[in-house]
Amino acid sequence: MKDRIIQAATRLFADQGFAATSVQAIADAVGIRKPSLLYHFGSKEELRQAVLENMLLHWKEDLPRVLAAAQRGRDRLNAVLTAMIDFFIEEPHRAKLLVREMLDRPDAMRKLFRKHLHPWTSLLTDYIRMGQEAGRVHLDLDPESYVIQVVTMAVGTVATGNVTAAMLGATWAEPVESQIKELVRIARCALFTPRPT
Amino acid sequence: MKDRIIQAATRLFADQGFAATSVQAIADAVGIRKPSLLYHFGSKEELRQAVLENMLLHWKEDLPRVLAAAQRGRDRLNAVLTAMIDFFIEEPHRAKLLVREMLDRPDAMRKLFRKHLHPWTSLLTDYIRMGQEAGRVHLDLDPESYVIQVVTMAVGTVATGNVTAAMLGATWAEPVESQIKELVRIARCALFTPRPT
DNA sequence: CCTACCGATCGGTAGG
DNA sequence: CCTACCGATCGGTAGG
Repeated sequence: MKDRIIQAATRLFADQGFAATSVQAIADAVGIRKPSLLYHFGSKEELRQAVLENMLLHWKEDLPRVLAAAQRGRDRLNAVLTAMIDFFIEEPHRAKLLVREMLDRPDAMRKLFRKHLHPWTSLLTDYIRMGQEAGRVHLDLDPESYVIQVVTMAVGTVATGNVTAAMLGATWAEPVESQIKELVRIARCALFTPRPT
Repeated sequence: MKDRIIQAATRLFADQGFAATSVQAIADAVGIRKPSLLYHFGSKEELRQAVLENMLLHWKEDLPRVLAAAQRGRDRLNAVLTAMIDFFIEEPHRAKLLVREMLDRPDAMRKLFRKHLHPWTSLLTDYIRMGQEAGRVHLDLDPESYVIQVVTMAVGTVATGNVTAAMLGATWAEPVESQIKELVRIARCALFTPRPT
């Protein structure tokens, strides 16, 4: 039951935001009464915390798979990128929720990131630095900032992709694919030095 | 007075979100009573609309300046990019508010983008296509998606930059500058073909 | 997991 | 621009 509540809350928090979602609405979505929900979680804030921890849990489960995606040089980037994007695409609520939480509680999220994500991004930046020494990666690239920018692009594309697409005059909702293809091209192009011919 | 209300509301909507901001809180920030505020705007929703239109107004005023920033080839990108980023940096509320609105009301924002922004982005994509014909810009680049991705990076960096910085283990709040520098490098690197030596 | 109920706050109106 | 006030909904508790 706790799981069903968390899933319903995740969806509603992601779509409408925390403040705009009433405990009543979550209870309705689950099919129980409001006090029953509050028996499981005590307070709305406690539920928010549970939703967030649940997301981070999936994250820590999937991250190793993402980072171990490929083995060699240039292919590894493609694998890591597509795995990361797939992670958000298959459950777009995650990207929306993440962005909302970063806007609503920047301090709390900062601490959370430093604790749970820093170890993993370090792996990436170390790997990029190795590429720089080997001459495969641009020397004027700042590994930390590069990783942040690529993640920002990926999360932003999934969270607000359907909307930004309208800047180009698109009427429908799914030109996100071409955006992702271009995102991968940009990330690759900005990382690797031109291949020697 | 209407202006003061709009400014207070902009700040609060950006920081806390629309649903989490009470009309009372806005009235307090302005220094008037709640019914006085509602005399000027009629409803909270009406105020939201006014805040949004006010932002788009500044946008349309500044966009020409941004796009006319530079004249020649490779320098133009730098000028446009930094102008756009400065536009958000000098008033970070704008970036936050924009992202929040895209999450809260994707359909409304889609229409709004298509109406007000599409003409301007068309200028950029046309210019990029010219660069492709001249051989200065990568041929496998998709102009529309490229522009979206760069804007996504810029807005995302300003709106959530202080938070993402923590992914790298940063403790303080202002390594955003290095992120922007890297963003410009990425955008430039992914756009132009390597210079002939 | 439910029914019944609480004080506080919400957006908004009446009337001047 | 104010005071006074409205019904509805909010998150949460008592008690079983």
